[in-house]
Amino acid sequence: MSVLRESLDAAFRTAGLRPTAQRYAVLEFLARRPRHATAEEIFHAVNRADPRASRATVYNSLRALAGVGLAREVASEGGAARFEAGLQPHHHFLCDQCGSLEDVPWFELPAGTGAASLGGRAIRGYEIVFRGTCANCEK
Amino acid sequence: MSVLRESLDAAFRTAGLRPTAQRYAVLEFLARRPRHATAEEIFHAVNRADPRASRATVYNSLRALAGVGLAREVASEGGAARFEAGLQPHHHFLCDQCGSLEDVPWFELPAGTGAASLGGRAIRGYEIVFRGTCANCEK
DNA sequence: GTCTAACTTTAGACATATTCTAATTAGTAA
DNA sequence: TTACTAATTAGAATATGTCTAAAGTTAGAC
Ligand SMILES: [Mn+2]
Ligand SMILES: [Mn+2]
Ligand SMILES: [Zn+2]
Ligand SMILES: [Zn+2]
Repeated sequence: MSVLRESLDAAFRTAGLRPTAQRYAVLEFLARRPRHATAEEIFHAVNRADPRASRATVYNSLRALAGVGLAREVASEGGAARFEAGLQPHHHFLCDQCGSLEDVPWFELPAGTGAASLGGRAIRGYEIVFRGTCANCEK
Repeated sequence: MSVLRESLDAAFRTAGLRPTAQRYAVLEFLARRPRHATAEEIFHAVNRADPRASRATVYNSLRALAGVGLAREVASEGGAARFEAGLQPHHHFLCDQCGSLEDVPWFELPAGTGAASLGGRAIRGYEIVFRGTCANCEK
């Protein structure tokens, strides 16, 4: 059993999720691959090799993984939902021209920023979405 | 002709968009309701009274309005796309429990925040998405 | 006002994305 | 192993969004 699989297994047990072959395959794909995959891309990727996973199971697995913080859906505009392994927090950049969705390294909001605007809510996290022209389109 | 309609008309002309009854209806609905409406909600709302607008026209109008900055699609997770009048900038809050999407008053990132992370891109704007438990679910 | 060209709307077909269902399979603990 | 429950499956059903070709509307020239 691979090192990755053992660590995923531990993550599943910690999270109280039954470790199934399909969940392994989905999470492993997200953990290994470039980010922001659609459910359809994941479906095809995990079915290149056994075991197979149905479309419904890809969606179910993504929801289960997201529920325990092992994956997350990325807020985006239009088209299919996109997912990534929920490893390190980071921000996002959305190109107006080509629509690409890129990661931006994490940085904290300075302490207290905007605190006055958030009364009554329990904030568990945040993310900044930048918009503009990506380096490629800028050339 | 109402004051609102005149100001929308001026906005259309400035933007170089032909003012049509359907675009008026869509933008007026968004401007009057402080919500994050789906295309389906807008479709029903503008068809309560004449003139009617087809589904395709609701989508076309939203795209046209968004293209000139009079409306915008809100980045969100799952389900149908949501739109709002593109008036003042603001941030958003997403409740983990009930899924509600709320406005958060605008505040600027302190100058230079994260600048080092964004090299090569032309930033035209940004938005912060907070997550957690809303005031209602918190009780 | 009349004309024309370009733009817009329409209904519904089409395409894509996601959820649901009922039967089957697989994980867990005793 | 056995019993119990959770998870998976294929495909149907639903939800969301785009496209098409014909008909209607707008803007600007005359
Ligand atoms: Mn990302
Ligand atoms: Mn908003
Ligand atoms: Zn780009
Ligand atoms: Zn809530």
